[in-house]
Amino acid sequence: MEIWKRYSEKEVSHSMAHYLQTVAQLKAEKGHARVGDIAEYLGVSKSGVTSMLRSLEKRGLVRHERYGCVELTDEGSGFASRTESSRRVLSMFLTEILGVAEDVATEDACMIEHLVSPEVSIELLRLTTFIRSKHPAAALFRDAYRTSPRSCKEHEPGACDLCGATCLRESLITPIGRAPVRI
Amino acid sequence: MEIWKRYSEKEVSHSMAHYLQTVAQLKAEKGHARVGDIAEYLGVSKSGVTSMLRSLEKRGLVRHERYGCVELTDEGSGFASRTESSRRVLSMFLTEILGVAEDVATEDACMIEHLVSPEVSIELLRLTTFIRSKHPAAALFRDAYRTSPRSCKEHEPGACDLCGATCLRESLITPIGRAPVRI
DNA sequence: CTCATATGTTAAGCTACCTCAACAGTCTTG
DNA sequence: CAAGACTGTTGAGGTAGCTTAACATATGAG
Repeated sequence: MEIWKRYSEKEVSHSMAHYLQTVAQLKAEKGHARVGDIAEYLGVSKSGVTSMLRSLEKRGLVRHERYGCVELTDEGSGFASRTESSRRVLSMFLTEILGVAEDVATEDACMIEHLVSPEVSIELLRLTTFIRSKHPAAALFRDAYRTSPRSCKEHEPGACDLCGATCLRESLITPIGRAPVRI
Repeated sequence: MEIWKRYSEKEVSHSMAHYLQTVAQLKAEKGHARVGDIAEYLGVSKSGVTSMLRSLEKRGLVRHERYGCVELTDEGSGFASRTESSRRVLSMFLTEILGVAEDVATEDACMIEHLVSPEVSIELLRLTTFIRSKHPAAALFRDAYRTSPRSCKEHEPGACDLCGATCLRESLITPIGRAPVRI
């Protein structure tokens, strides 16, 4: 199977991940999660919630009886907390290490939280923790990195072997539909 | 609008991004992209390609006449190269900095390439380039990082402020549906 | 030039996830 | 304990992306 097709075969979809997180959140906040709460929290219609709950129940991720409260199964709660942790790690990395603006970081983390492998999240946590640590090499690194070059032109010769023929950075900052911006 | 809902409002979907990249790839490889080539490359049916091309044409990303070859518009080609660059940056970061296995890195990069903001890709490129550079602080960092703790238990006290009440790492490695593994 | 083969399109149908409108069950309150 | 107000479900309908099967166009070999 082509890799890109596995997208639709992920254990949980983007929507599902957010439903599960919402149930966990509501449960923690108010002790129970009801259809109306979920609908309001996510900004979808109650009927949308009802039908999503049917899918989640079929997959064994929640329990839900007609007109009753929603409960996460162990598996559902595992997904919820894994995605939640993944989001927190991503957010932290994006804002504190990469220095990306908070709103961008929040949005990106929300988009990809359910797609990154546990291995990647774990290593990202390790990297983030280490860079922020009091280890002398980390402190030195933070100082040096703060002033490291932002454009390819400033790279030391050879550093840009990442880029190959065309500068990656240029193609990344190219506004869609226009010629690459020279920097 | 709730952030999570912007998922379906991304300029290009996962599928679209891959169609655009495929057209660019085929064009570069054999000089032209035809429906059959695209179908074979992506492992989908030709009718699927025809209908996706209709969507892409409606969005102004490709040009396609009945029974003819497919061409990218400037906008389409911008998306193709931006996603491609994003993927390369992600792959590099995941394998060379995080040290994640190649197949995991490839799959993850493929899943999220179209979802990460340009800002994030650019900063990720900068970080990757710097860590790999000959800068003394980078060399020192690489050495120190190689032996940095892999589990929360080994963190220096206070380093785990990332985690809050529960260790993020533990919830990330928890096999779905079971109790957290103690490490 | 014609016909078989290769290539491409159409049509109908499926799943996922959403909407709105109508209906049904539950709860509160007089 | 019944009326009305909430809350939840059903049903029909929409978009995106796929599938298969049937049909249409194009091409090149004799």
